[in-house]
Amino acid sequence: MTYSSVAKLIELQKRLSRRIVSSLKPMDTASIRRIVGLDAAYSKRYGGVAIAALTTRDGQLLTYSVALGEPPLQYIPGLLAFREAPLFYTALRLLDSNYDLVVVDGHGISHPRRAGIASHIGIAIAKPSIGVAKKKLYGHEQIVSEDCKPPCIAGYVVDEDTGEKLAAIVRTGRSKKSRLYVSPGAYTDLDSATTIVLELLEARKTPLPAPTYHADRISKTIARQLDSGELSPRSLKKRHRTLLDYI
DNA sequence: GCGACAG
DNA sequence: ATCTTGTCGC
Repeated sequence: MTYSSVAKLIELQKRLSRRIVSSLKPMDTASIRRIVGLDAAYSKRYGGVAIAALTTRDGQLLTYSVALGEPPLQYIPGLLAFREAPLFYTALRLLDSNYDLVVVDGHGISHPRRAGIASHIGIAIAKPSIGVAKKKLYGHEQIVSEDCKPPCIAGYVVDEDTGEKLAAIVRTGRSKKSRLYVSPGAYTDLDSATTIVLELLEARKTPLPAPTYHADRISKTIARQLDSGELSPRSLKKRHRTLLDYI
C-alpha cells in the first residue's frame, strides 16, 4: 500500500461515515430473530478464513458458511474493513439465508472516522450491524462501574473532542482483561446494540456474544485443519447437514 | 522523541 | 491475526 492509496481509503471512509451516522437509530430489538456472527482467522496456505455463523436469538448455532481468500491489504489500524470485509461478503452470500442482524468482530462507529468494519458491512448489506471488539481503537475510556456484576456495562468510550458516546465497555468476567467494546455499526444505536450483546453474552455464558463466539471458534478450527492437511478447500464447499435442515 | 494502534 | 510452554490463580 502506498501512502496515497491509504489516503484514498481514508477519504472514502469519511464520505461513507455520513451515511453510517445518519443510519444510527434505535431498533426494534424484539423483532430480531436470526443473527449472523462474523469473524476471520488466518491459514498459512490459503489466507483468510472468514466465517458467517447463523444463530438464533438465544445463541443456538443453526449453520455457517466459509469463505477463503488472500486479503487484498495488509492490516492497517483504521482500515481493517478493506482487508476483511470482502471475504465476509462472500461468506454472507453463501449463507443464503434470512437474518435480521450481524455482529462483527471489530468496531462499528468507535472508530476515528465512525467507519469501522461493522459499519461498512451494515451499510453494504442494508441491515443492522453491531461491532464487538476486544481492544480499543479510538477514543477515551470513561469508567462508571468498575465492579459491576458481569456481564455488565463498566463504562463508555467517548470522543475526546465532541464528547460523543461511541462504545459501551462491557465487562464479561472477573479478570481485568475480560472486557469488550460494543458499538453500533449501522441501522441501530448504542443502547440497542448493548442490550442485544448483553443478552447474547448471558444466553450462553460465553466470553464473546454467541454468534461471534461460534464464528471465532469455527474459523480457528478450519484454519488449523487446512494447514495440517486434514481438510481441503474443496471439501468446504460441500453442503453439510445442519440444524437448519431440521427446523 | 514517546505513546497509541480493531484484526 | 499469528508465533508458542509453562505457569499463576481460582
